Amino acid sequence: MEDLNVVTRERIEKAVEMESRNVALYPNGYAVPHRINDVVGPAGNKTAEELEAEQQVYTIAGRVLAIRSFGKSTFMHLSDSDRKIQIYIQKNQVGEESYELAKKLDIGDIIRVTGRLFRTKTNELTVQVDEFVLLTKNLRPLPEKYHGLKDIELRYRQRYVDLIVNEQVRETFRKRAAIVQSIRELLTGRGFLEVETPMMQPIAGGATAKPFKTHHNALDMDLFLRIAPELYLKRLLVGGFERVFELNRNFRNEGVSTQHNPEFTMLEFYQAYATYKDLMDLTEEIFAKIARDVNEGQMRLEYQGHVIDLSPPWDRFTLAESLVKIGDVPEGAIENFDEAVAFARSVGIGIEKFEGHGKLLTKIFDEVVEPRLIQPTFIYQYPLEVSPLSRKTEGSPDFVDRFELFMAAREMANAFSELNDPRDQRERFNAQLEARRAGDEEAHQMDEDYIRALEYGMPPAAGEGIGIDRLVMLFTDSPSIRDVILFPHMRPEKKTQ
RNA sequence: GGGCCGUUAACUCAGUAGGUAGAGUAUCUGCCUUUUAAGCAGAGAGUCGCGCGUUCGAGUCGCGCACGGCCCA
Repeated sequence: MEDLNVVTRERIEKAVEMESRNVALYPNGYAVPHRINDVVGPAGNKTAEELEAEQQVYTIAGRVLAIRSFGKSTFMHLSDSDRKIQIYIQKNQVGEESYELAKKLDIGDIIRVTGRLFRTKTNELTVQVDEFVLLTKNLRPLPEKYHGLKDIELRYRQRYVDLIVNEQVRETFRKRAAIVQSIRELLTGRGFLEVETPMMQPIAGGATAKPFKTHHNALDMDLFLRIAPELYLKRLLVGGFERVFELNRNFRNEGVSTQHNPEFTMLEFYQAYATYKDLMDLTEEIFAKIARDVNEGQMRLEYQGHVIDLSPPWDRFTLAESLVKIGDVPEGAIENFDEAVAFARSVGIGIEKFEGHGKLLTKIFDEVVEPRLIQPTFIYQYPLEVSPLSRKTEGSPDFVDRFELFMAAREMANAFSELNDPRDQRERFNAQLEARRAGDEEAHQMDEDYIRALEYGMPPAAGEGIGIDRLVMLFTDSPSIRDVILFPHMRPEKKTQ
């Protein structure tokens, strides 16, 4: 109504006129027995003569993406979710009345056609249409056929249009689905049980992040959208499920960037009687399986100009080793807080009052090591201070049995041997409360029920989280997380369309 | 939150020292029965993101705002 676009107005007028001639614009119930794949697959290599001899009749449906019209015949390209095919409508084949309707078809209409296959002069496989029916009338013009839809804002806001015209985008999201399926296959094949735990939680725990807050009216209570499922999954270990995983959304109330969306998809899995070292091996296997399933079996992939080789085994460094060897941090800074502060200042890192030596080391790592980790690399033995849920490293009371996986200069996974001593866990929570009082808004909160669960006994276990969006970015060579999220978060348009 | 950049027809983009807006695609009309960025001839289509200011005059200059992108925190 408010749309002044001439083309849209003309299409609406045309649609009304078609209706007045008893052409249904949005009919229902027309069966479509064949996919375009069913047509192209078997006919792939057949010659014009063989097709002529067969006279096989197909009925397919799809969206009209291109029209090349002559006086008494018309070529179109028809596209369904898999692929496209050329169709050819001739006046003396479909009849005069039908051909008049064919001339009124627009790019963007969805039609069903029935016909036989032939090859054109240029040998293109084409459906010779015997009859066709309009299934859905298009009222808004599609973007230009040559340049497509480029405007990033429009592509995200109107992803449906992006998907219609940009084949590459469809491919990205097919790959995303294949990656998720690949992970499910591997984990369920190894006895992991897929579970669903609360997305709305009274205490947002299991990670270091600011949560979204919401309110339940009937119960009159505030709730938080989860920042991680971790503490619930570990309650399930207590309950006796020894291998569990969850593949679902987390929500973090932080800035958006090419690597952060307020809601994002996380895989978390927990395995009883395993350690974080076991999970390093499992992580390599997960990536290898994904590569087999979605990367044509290749262990090498190209991401934003870098060739990344996923072939195991991957490099493994302790955090301290990586700081010294890769980040050129003086060894003294590892042992001595003051030297660490001095080094941090020299590279422009600020430090908050509530941050200790361990936290500072991870900030230095983020600054000087992470950008250099292009090839898959495990960094392990993290400071206790930044790991309130991890088991302490035996013999090193300030460190924990935890690793993060990096590649393409970003964090891809985070895993640790789980802290299952309820007494230690309570102390860790108390230390976090201390940090919170000192001003750390992201410090973990006390979760009494979680400690109670640990008191019933959680088997020794290891758990890991893998960010699915970043994983998909890697395998689809996408520069922005919004390229792998169908409907990324946007501010509202000022005028509603 | 800060810095830089962008916003012109439905789409992709031009716009020259500030002088009343253009192309291609798409659309409409005519011709055309093997085209494929079909072709030929003609036509219509724009609050130049929004507002205020400078100016005789603003798509163009200044300020503010909105939305988006990239970088930084």
